[in-house]
Amino acid sequence: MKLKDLSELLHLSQTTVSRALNGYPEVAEATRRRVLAAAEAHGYRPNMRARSLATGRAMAIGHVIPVTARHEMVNPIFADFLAGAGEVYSRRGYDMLISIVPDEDQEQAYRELRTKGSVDGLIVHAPKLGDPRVHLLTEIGMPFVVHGRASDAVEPYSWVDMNNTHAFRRATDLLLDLGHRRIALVNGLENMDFAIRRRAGFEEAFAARGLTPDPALMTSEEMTEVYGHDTARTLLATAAPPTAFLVSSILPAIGVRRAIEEVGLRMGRDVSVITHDDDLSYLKNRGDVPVFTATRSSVRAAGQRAAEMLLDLVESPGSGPREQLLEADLILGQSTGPLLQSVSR
Amino acid sequence: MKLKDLSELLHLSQTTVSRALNGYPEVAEATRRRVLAAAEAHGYRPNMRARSLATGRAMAIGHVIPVTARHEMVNPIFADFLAGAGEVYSRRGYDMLISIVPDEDQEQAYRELRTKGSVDGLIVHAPKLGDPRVHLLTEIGMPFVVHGRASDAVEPYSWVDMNNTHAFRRATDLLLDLGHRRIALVNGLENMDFAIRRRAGFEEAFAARGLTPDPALMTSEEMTEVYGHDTARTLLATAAPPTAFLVSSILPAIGVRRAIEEVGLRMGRDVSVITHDDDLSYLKNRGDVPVFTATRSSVRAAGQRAAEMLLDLVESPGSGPREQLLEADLILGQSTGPLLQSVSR
DNA sequence: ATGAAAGCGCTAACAG
DNA sequence: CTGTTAGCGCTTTCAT
Repeated sequence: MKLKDLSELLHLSQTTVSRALNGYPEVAEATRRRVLAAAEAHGYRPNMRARSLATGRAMAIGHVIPVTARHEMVNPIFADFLAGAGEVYSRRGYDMLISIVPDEDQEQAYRELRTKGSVDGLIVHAPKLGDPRVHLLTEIGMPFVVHGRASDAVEPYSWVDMNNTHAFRRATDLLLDLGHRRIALVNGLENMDFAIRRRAGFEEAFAARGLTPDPALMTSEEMTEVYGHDTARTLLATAAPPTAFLVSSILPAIGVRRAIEEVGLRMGRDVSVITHDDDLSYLKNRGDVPVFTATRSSVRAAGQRAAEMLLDLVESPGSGPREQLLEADLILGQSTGPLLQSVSR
Repeated sequence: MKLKDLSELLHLSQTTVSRALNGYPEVAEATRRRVLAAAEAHGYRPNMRARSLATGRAMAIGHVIPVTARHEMVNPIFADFLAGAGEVYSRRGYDMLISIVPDEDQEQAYRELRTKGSVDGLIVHAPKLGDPRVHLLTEIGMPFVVHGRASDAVEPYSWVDMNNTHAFRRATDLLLDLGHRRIALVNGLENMDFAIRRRAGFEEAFAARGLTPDPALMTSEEMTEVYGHDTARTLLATAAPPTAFLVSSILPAIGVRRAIEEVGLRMGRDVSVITHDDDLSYLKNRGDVPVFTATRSSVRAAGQRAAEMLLDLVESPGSGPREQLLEADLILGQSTGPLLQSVSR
């Protein structure tokens, strides 16, 4: 069922039917009702690529997900962000296009999306120090919103970010309050913007008490399970092992916990682990086990906000860049169980 | 830079330029070289929407990801599958379209994708018992490959699946070999095809030794962290708690481990946990810690295979349905550390 | 308030 | 081998 069929059926021109369907004001109400009814009855759906060709708008937003050559893995956090964004897109009639691209082919991928006309805008994931993408996209005039911040970009740009510094400041404060001093920071790669901010929060908490974290306990790698595992094994085998781990994401946290189990330490009693990007919201109203987390649902909310911001940008190209800093949904507290043990030194 | 510009520049017709670019044989080699050079020089990219409209092919594959209304969460395993599939798509020039859809709106979503002409084919995720999608898609003539199996479908269809029964048979055997008898199965919802097969493998292992698993220890829910946590808390508080947990996926496994920590049991010594859909491949060549896992990279491979199968289907519509059963990359064995403890009863 | 006609950028018969 | 001519299904001037 295409427009032509529908118009012939109704003894109207394609023009009128199109106008009726798209809510143009110059159509008689009676006509509109007839058209809408017929469209509904025959299950008419406009062909998106024809419409796109005619209007010049793709009605699609692109997400370029970098996958690192070394690990061929995707951070599961992306899934939450995409879920949030996807919800907004479908509500507003947009499609979501995902390109899984090897890290080194990124620039190429962006240029292609532009000229192929497949998308109206882009979400930029995982900004790095010296990231060329903000400049590139500004140059080719593609609307975009950065998930995170590209701190050293020269031109203004739109972004949505979690307050990573604050979250890690608070998490570290929690551990320091419990008496921990040898705290391991298992962080992401420090050419990534978020990792730099997380470390800043960590150091800030120490500095506020006139302390300095041991550099040997601050590690930085791609956030895989193996990284968490090997880091924890190594650190726990040293003469002065950490009494607590602050882990940047859920995958390395699994590895850290596994390592602790392997060496026979008791979780919580001998060593404590708290994790960002986990989701413990279910523990919130239990009373017995308040712990630390920045929930994965926060990431979902960020996806929603970023998508809304981008669609606004796409639909009203005049507006300047916008920024939004979101506080993670943190749950902080002392466990009555052995999950977070205080330490006396 | 569009085709017309390019053709005028070269004093050729659009047709010839188009043919040269698309590798049609009837173009003179010299002409082709000229065209290719000019296209390269001016950074010409065909507009995909125009091409699609002309050819009737979208050059895009759709993935409909169900998100359950109750938990608003996306199984992180999807990320791995999508990464595998996405790699194949980009290699073969296809885009990947993701629709995040509330469970109940699925049928609608599929019909829309069809009539909107946004995709050439679909991957069907998370098939259930009595799943209407196989029938629906067959009826509307949309090529598709099921990730998993829709066991009770009447018409033939293409699928790629992991051998879930076998994986769980082997995992259960491992635990039974270690002397465990009270093994908790923390499984997915049993209206999901994969969960049914996993349970079958579990029961098969018991049956092969003339044993019967305790029904009270077999649980079935949506695979969230909270589910794993609460289930483990409940089971561990009973008069006859399990000595081991066999967990269907990584999220509930985190919850199970957390619960074990909370009640003060020692992981591996008091109770053992093994997890499907985790990725311990990094432990494979360590010698010291052979354990159990079905790696997440297996899921990635499944994504690749499904994508390849679907593209073949799309590009040669004649061929009948194909099927592929993949063995998970299992790592099984007794830990020398306390990860998997044997039990004497 | 409605319609005719001209594209959007590309591919695909059909000629030559 | 190359060019001419129609479309693909929809939107959008411009008339009426």
